[in-house]
Order: sequence, then structure tokens, then C-alpha cells
Amino acid sequence: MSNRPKSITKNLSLNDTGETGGHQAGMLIPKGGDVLRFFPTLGKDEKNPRTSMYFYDENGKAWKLNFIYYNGKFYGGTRNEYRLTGMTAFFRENGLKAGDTITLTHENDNDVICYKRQAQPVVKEIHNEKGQINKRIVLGSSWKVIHY
DNA sequence: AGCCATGCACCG
DNA sequence: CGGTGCATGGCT
Repeated sequence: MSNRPKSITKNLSLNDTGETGGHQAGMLIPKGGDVLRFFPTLGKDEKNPRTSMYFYDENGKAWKLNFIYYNGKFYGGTRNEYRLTGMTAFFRENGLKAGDTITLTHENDNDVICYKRQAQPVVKEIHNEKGQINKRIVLGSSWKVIHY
């Protein structure tokens, strides 16, 4: 639809921050939308292609993130999704939790990473058929895109 | 489609 | 040898 967005923001999930005990070290990038356009194009010419991207925080510190296209679906597997990995150090340094947001901005050939803490996560209780209560953090629309 | 979860390779 | 991230399977 349009060109590369100026900025994208993600509302962090429990899995993104590692609070679920996972260690996948990366968050999912939705396919087919403007969010994906923020990143370089990765095709299916090779399996699981990737590129490194450097983002700078407010202190000028560089963070190396890896943008990977898991495209195993086209190589006999099932995966077909994009991920941005290598973020756990940034999450830890800033104490980020699910419900917080991280924003990636591209401006004047400068890639910037920043974050925003959510004051109080909204927790939703889900009652299942066995009478158990599961808690889950409510995420607004996960992604937000800002164009030039 | 998106989030949750994990076996194992790698590396300090 | 313990923590981290890759690559992938699983669940909703």
C-alpha cells in the first residue's frame, strides 16, 4: 500500500518478554501489513534468511537485532512467519514487561529503539469449563504504525 | 494469524 | 555446565 513506515510500535506479549518461561528470544512480526514494510524484504530464495539491524537507544547505545524470516513452509516444513530476535538484553536492561510497548523508528538513516511502560496491565480472567480461572493480559491492538 | 512453548546447539 | 537464542512444534 505505502512505503516504509516511519515508526512501528508493539504492545509486548507475555511471550515476548520471556515471562511465560519461553526463551525464543524474539517477537513476531505480522505478515502482510504495514509493520512488515518497516523491515528489509526477505524472500524464499533461501531458507530462513536473516539480516542484522542496529538500533540506538536514547543513550546512543547500539542494539543489534536480527530480523529473520522463518520460511520452512517452502522447504518441507510448516513455518511461515517473521521474527525480530536478540531483544532480551534490551528488555532486561529496561525491566520491560508484557503490556509495555517498544517502538522502532527510522529517521534520517538513523534507526532508534525506545520503550514506554504501561502503568498497570489490564488483566482479564477467563473462566473455562472446569471452573478454573486463567488470567491473561489484555493487549490492545498489538501494533501501531506511524507513516511519514 | 499470533502467541505459547521447548529440544538442543552453541558459547561464555 | 548453565544461560541464551535458533529453529520449530503446539495451542487458541
